[in-house]
Amino acid sequence: MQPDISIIANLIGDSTRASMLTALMGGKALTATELALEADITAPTASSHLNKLVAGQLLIVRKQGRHKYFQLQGFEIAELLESLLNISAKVSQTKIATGPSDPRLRKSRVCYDHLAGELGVALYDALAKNGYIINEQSETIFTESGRDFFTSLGVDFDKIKSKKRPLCKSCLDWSERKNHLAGIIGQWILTDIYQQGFAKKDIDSRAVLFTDKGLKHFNKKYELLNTN
Amino acid sequence: MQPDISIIANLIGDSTRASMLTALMGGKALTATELALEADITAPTASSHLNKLVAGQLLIVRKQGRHKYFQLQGFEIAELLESLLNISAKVSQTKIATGPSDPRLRKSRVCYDHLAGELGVALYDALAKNGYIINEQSETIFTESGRDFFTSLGVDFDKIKSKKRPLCKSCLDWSERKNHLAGIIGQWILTDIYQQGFAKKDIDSRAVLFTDKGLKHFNKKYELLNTN
DNA sequence: GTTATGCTTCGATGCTCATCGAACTATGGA
DNA sequence: TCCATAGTTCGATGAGCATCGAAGCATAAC
Repeated sequence: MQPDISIIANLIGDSTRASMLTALMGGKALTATELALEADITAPTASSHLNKLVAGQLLIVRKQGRHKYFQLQGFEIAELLESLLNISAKVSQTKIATGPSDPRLRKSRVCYDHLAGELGVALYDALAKNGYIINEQSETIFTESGRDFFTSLGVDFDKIKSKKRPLCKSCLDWSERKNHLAGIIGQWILTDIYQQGFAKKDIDSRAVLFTDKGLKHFNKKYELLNTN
Repeated sequence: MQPDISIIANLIGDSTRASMLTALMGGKALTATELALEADITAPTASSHLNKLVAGQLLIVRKQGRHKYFQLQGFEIAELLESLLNISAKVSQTKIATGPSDPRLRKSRVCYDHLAGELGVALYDALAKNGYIINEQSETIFTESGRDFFTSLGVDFDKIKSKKRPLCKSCLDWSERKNHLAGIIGQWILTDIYQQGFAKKDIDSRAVLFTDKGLKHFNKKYELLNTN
């Protein structure tokens, strides 16, 4: 027998649960009440939904004191949601103008565990321009010089090698309709951005708030040409 | 605003519609009655579901005489369904033994527009062994010698180049849990298999029925080593 | 201890939607 | 022309499920 895709699709197919999942695309673990607020429902309803999502292995949960932190089960789920976001954006594109209304979201936001938005696209283009990655028809390839470049930044490729996740993956951006960088390297860059203090996480949105100074450093580090 | 993923997910989330969509993963266009039989429902119910799927842009429809032929809207939808199949297989894997019960499906079947199953996996491995493709952590890269090889088989890369779809893409197989080859080249190979008469489409399943002679030719053409 | 907060369980309510039978339209063949 | 087949429309039925209030449990703060 074929696997039954309707079970998982049905879990995502409820608008309340969908908004919870989309909120968790920010990559941060959120508590039950936060998710209830996000989805605009009461606590009992949220509890019921979250139970189903955990049972369906879309979320994992971590108990901490009297709080329960929920997050996406892994990058496969995040990728699934991403492709759903893209297809949904394409479908509804006839009606609504493209992109998020919040200008901060448009500029730079988190896409599960990597950088998206205008800045994410600019980063991707810069890496491609410098020959670190090659964009082969929506497939993204990592070059030797890219390997050298990221090694010089401190990436340990031997450590990474064992993981199942792709090193480097293009991820189509539903606001920009251009590629940005996902995969392990994409994740590494975002982590680095926070560690270096280039930007801070916004408390209740997916926005990535760069400081002026941090943005300059970021542009220099990844050799972005047109600074803005 | 974010795109609402619940609409599309909800369309897939009904078990009846899901079985229709999975049936259409065979790549063939099917009529309304065929799909009704597949999903084990009456004609009116099928009509209602198919309308919704077309309205949601998951399917496209072509009218031919008194028949209506339905097929998946495009490869993006097929890829979405594929990742749903894989995640679903992983989730239910704890309970059920892996893979399809029909041994013919297990051997070689269609996955939208390319070859899957044991033979699909063997093909992928052979191409990798001969250096035509490189499997870089679940990312698949096309090499120069692979380009030469497929050019010698008659693939016109200049023609292909314009298309948005990736040339070459690994697609995780829910029955084998190994990679097989998707993308434009994957599609080309399957088309070639039929055109050369190596195999025939099964009427009412996703099985690809190789003739003995066709299988030998296939093995030789793509340099599969262990013939079986 | 007492009070506040986070989350869950239970039961009741109400809405959405899949389903089918019956009647209808459209196309093709005899 | 008449019949068979493919698909649709309509209305009725019924089941599943999201939702919430109220009450209950668990943890933390005081």
